[in-house]
Amino acid sequence: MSDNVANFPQSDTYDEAEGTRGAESATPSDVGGVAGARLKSFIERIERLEQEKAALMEDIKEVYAEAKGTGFDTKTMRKIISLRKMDREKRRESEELLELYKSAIGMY
Amino acid sequence: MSDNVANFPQSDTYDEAEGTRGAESATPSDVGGVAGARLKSFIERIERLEQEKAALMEDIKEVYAEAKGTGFDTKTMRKIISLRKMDREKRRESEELLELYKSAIGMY
Amino acid sequence: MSDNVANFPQSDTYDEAEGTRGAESATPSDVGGVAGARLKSFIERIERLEQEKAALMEDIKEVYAEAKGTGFDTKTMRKIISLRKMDREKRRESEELLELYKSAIGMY
Amino acid sequence: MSDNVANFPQSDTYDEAEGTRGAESATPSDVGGVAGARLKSFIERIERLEQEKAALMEDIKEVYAEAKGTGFDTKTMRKIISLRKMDREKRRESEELLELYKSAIGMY
DNA sequence: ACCGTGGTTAGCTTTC
DNA sequence: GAAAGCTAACCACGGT
Repeated sequence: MSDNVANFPQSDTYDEAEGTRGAESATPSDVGGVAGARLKSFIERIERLEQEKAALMEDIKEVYAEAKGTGFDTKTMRKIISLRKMDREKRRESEELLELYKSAIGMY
Repeated sequence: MSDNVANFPQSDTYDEAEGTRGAESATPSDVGGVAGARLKSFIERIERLEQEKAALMEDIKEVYAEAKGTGFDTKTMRKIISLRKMDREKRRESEELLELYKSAIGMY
Repeated sequence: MSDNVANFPQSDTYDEAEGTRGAESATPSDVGGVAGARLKSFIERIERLEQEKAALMEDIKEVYAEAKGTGFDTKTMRKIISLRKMDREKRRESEELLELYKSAIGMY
Repeated sequence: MSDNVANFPQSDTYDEAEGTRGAESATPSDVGGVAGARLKSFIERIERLEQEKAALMEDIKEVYAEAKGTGFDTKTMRKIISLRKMDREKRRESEELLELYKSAIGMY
């Protein structure tokens, strides 16, 4: 952050009492007042999503394991998946290029 | 596998003809007979999961963006999240170490 | 570089003879003229450093082996070392976070 | 470790009293008596070596940076280095194979 | 002797 | 354009 003074924003509508906050053990939700609450909320949302992501990665590992148990070589599989992904991306990029061309010649 | 024999397991009951392969567009579902079908299935499961993962990553980015729009500094947020994660990991690892010690001294 | 033009820079002052190059077995040091020589030099520096790194890794392995020979459990050792490293990192990150906070509230 | 009771070895010459254990601040150098001291020593040796390794990695990064500053594309460089490494390994493996052949036919 | 696991590293993406 | 965080491939070790 070069000069950003705003990484802990003052709530603009900061006129409410912050009284009724309960225990909340270890999260400093009032150091910044309502902003602290918002921050906490954002962080928890992210952590929740990252948990889900981790679970998904776990699932993927399990599929690989199962495939391996069936006799497939995971390294080969990874290579295939990677290649397919490249195909898709390449196709996508080609399509974007096509769109560009079309718009360039007025074909909307 | 010494040198990648069997990374494409032959179905043991491999007596069908694979003759009718025509277009072969992108999914070689019969080159290896039934094994090919299984492989395809595995790969599609993985690709599906990776799609979900990508969506989740997108969501995370959006939350960061929203937070940023609210005035928070994402760098700070990331650092906080990273620290919280480290806390969790450290706790977990410490427990594992303790287990290790216990087993080492015969405390089952 | 948008699409890798110039990943093999022409020396701008390209007027010297490249004559006196000796044997140099397999490194094409004149395909790009003097640039080739520079590239070769960079690459060899890196390879040298990587050699040293590999040697160090070897040393580490040996220490583990010696410790194991003395009766210590390497898994435990690794965990301890990992925890200590986490400690250091956490401390460092906490300090960075503090800095971030300070700059946020204008405490230069 | 299944049944390894020896991950914290008793020093063979374990006849000293460990009585004076006092502070034990952060380095438990006497919880296991002399073994603790040995363990600490091993760990510090490893940490030292890892420090050196990290420094070396830093150096490598710097060389890449310098090369980049000179106009080279680091991605290309990495590829070259990787290829050269593969060459070396391949050659080494070929030589091992040759050794094998030689020993097989009694050419010691 | 092999497999599985965890750690490591390099490359990519995104940020500033 | 540089720096950092993230991700995914790689490798080596320990366990079975």
